[in-house]
Amino acid sequence: MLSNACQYAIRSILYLSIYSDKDNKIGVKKIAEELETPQPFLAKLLQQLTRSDLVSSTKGPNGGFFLSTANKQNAIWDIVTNIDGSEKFDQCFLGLARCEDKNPCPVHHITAPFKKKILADFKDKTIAVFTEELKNSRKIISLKEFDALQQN
Amino acid sequence: MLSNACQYAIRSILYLSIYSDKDNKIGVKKIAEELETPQPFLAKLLQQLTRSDLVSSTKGPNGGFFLSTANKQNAIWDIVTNIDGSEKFDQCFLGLARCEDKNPCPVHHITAPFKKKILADFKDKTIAVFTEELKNSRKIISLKEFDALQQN
DNA sequence: AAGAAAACAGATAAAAACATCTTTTTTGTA
DNA sequence: TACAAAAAAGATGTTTTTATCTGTTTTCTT
Repeated sequence: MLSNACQYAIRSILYLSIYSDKDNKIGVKKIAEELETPQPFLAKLLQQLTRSDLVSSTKGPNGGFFLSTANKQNAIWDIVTNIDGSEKFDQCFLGLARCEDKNPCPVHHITAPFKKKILADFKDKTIAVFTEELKNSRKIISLKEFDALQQN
Repeated sequence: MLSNACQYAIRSILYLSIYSDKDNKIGVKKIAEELETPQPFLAKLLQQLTRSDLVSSTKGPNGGFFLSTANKQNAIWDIVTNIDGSEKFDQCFLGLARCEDKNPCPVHHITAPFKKKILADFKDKTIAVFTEELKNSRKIISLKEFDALQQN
């Protein structure tokens, strides 16, 4: 449903949303270690996200990646479309070209409500709001094997 | 979530479940046309499914593929594991190695109920039951662009 | 018995996804 | 100003998935 690349991207941005700001930039090396993702691959991804204004960065010593206030006004959906495009996510569970309420695939009635719900979450909430909710949930939320928020 | 191959396989077996039996075998050519899938690729798939006893076949003139009564006692899940393996389907939406109720990813609370529901459907119902429900649903159910059951 | 229809088997090819490597550019700091 | 740290850019490599092609075997029909 989501490519590896897109999963890495979402996790990176949530990570940056929690731990970075313009005064606390984080390098690829650190991010890749924390999220347990392949470093050079993630570097490429972050470059692309930066070009697309979904992430901010500065070069040189003490440089790194961070989310500006503007960056945090984007939605998860913006990441998805930037990396995977919009069609891929919306595809039918069984791969049918035309699968909708009136012409459903055999599992449409199961998948449709789910897709609606997660699309709403991804499209409507900004990264800022999304992250705030995670923090307020008081649950342990993980971006890798263990709790990423607890260290905060 | 499901590979192309697995989607083709599920659709083929549902198709065969509806239209075939030991006295009405269907050739790859026909199946591929009806489901609008690449023919040689589907042929390979059906071979594998046949080797795994998920589908039956006979060679020679008037030969083809069909579902025996025994074949119809399998579940959709058996197809999934045969083609994609069991891990792939069960993966975390964000790709985390360990994502569970106690250590959830940021969208676990949305994805978990969905996965539970569709896994239940896929594991518990036999192909026979699944197909029967489709027929009884009185809805238009599609295995390709248009209604596949209506022709019945 | 001959021929044809169909699945079966194995090899190969093409495309996409995933990942890495090397060099260049920018920029802060000693 | 020289150096080093970090991202940026471009080229390349690997693996997986998807797909096709060619020939073989089985089996029905005439």
